[in-house]
Amino acid sequence: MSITIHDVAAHAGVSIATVSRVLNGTSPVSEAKRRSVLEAVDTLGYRPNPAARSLLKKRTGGLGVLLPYVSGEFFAELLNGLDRAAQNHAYFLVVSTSHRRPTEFKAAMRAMDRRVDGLVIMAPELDAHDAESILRSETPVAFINTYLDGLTPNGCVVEVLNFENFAGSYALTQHLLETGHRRIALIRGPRGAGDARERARGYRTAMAEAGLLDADALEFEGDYTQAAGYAAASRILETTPRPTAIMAPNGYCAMGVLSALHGAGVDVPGAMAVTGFDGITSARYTVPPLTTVRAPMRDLGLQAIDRLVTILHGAPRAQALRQSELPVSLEIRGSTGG
Amino acid sequence: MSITIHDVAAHAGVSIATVSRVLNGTSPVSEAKRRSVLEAVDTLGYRPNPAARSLLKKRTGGLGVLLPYVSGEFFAELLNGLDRAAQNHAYFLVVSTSHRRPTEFKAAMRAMDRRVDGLVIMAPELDAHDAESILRSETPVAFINTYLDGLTPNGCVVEVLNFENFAGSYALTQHLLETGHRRIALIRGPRGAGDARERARGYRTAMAEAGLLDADALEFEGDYTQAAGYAAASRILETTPRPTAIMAPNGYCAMGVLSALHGAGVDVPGAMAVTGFDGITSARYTVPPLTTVRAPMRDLGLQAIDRLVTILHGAPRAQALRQSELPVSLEIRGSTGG
DNA sequence: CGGAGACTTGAAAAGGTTTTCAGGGAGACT
DNA sequence: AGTCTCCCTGAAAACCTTTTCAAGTCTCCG
Repeated sequence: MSITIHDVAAHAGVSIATVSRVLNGTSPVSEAKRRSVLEAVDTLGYRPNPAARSLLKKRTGGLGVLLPYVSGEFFAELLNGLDRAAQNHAYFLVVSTSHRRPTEFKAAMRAMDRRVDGLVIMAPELDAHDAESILRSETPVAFINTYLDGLTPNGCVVEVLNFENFAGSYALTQHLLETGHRRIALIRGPRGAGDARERARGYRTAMAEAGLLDADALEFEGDYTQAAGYAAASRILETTPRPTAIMAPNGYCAMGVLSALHGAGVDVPGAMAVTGFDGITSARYTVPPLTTVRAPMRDLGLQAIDRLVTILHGAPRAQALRQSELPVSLEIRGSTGG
Repeated sequence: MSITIHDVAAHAGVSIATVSRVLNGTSPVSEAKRRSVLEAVDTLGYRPNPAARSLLKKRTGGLGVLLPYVSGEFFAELLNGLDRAAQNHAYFLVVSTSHRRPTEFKAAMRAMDRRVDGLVIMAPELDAHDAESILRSETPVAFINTYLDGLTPNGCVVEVLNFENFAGSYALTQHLLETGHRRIALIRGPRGAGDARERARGYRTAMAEAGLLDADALEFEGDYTQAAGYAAASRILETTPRPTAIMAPNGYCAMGVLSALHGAGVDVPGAMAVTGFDGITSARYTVPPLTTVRAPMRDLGLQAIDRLVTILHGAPRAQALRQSELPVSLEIRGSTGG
């Protein structure tokens, strides 16, 4: 049985209303009572019961995070940003992963219902239609790394935040073209993932503009894992004429590529250039160091939370849907001859 | 204003008590009422209010996770295990990071107080004394990756779970000795971290047993980052006589070492063998692939949650403190000539 | 046919807080 | 001195559920 507000009130010789007022600063209290309440709180070690509080105020002080999965540095860095921002605003974070399909999302959102005041959702494989079928509650939601083209603003989704995936990939392809490459292979990200689709589009656009129309033949299946990079690189090496550059959809995949090339005795960047996308720390330490687009994963988390908190603190919400793209930058290193 | 149990009761023509009984299966209800309650719940889309529920039952359905920081694959994999186990048992996860010092832990625990039913804490830099000063509540706590020698069982700490850090490091050193190395350099982990201390101890013990007593001179400062590995490797290369092997305290640090050696044109494993510790996936894809101790990070999370849930489901708790070490295994790859 | 038990059911209390409402006291102004 | 305000304070309601307690119905047995 823990200390309640009644114990504090009794100890301080005041009513529970006064204790509440002192603790929340919600209306003025005489200095004398104020002091004796604070003293009682201190002596007794009183802590308000969060359940009782949120039952009444209909706010929990928590923010939910829904992720498709968690792996590697990308997510670690993202969580870093999320956690930092949440702590700054005195919110706690409820994290749930392993959600890729709409039904799984629905279940997770039911579980979070009224346990959190807002939601950050990363769902690269979700589209606008799925999203609308899921979003029924009035909890504000910030989507990150999710493409929801054609979403009808419904006052619930308050932010859709992505990296400049198209622009980054376009710039990366340009870089390879400028260094003289013509046969540039692309390893695609997971099917259905919007970010991967945008990255592929950047590649295709740059290739087309350079008059290299056989791009299709140079695209290979893959995903965001090292194993996929390894496998794709092995297939690419068997292609004739052999490409002179490989663009991986992210950093981990690029590591798999580098590993396969090393195993096959192919010199990087001499015989094959390699690029990544995301800018995980490890990219600086591969052999050779990886040319990559750097995407600010931490900022992604920070901004999503900040936006959510702004809304929760009462910012107008009706026409509040905002779509933004976080700027990325090119980091040229040894894997493309830098 | 959302749907309450009263709305359901009214719609179904029963009392709220009956609704509660149907939903919780807590006592028998006639089939007719049962059906009409379920139908009402369905039509109205009723969801019990978690705050009201936990106010009464004094259980929240949540588990807290306190981490010193989040970075890289180690933590991603750990979170994977934690989340998976939590979902299995229908608990949600409240995650908080950036806690290294006792005061920060105390603050985080206050924030979690009565918001979760149990706590998983990873605090490699905490000792038994700190821990005892922090643990005041009756919430059960499972420590992972934390060394609390001499902790007096207080019914609150129910598990202390570590890897076989000593044994793993000992085996790794043995492996290098057996491959003919004599001048083996160790990069130490962060000062004050228990796991790093154990790994260093494993190294020293193996070296001493091999009659190589000048070990001290071959230990170098470091931590768990790639940058530290890079820096330490650079210093090691200037040592005369130059060591022929470098043991890094974990995988990321080893990546930094490999990168530095590559930059300096030192052949691995020809001129220098390199080892890691933890078995992140990336270790398979470094150039060359890394010999390492594989530690089951995912299992660490799984077991901590499982244990907590067992206690919460009513397992006896008084003398429940359990100290365990998760077995590790040696994975020999190219970086030591495998 | 009467009574005892077994089942079902509803009313009401409890859980810990915030907030409204009304009352009481003190100070200020006429 | 009387009255009007304003400030401070406490009682009580409200938030939404679970659970206890007691009562009611029904069945079955003697």
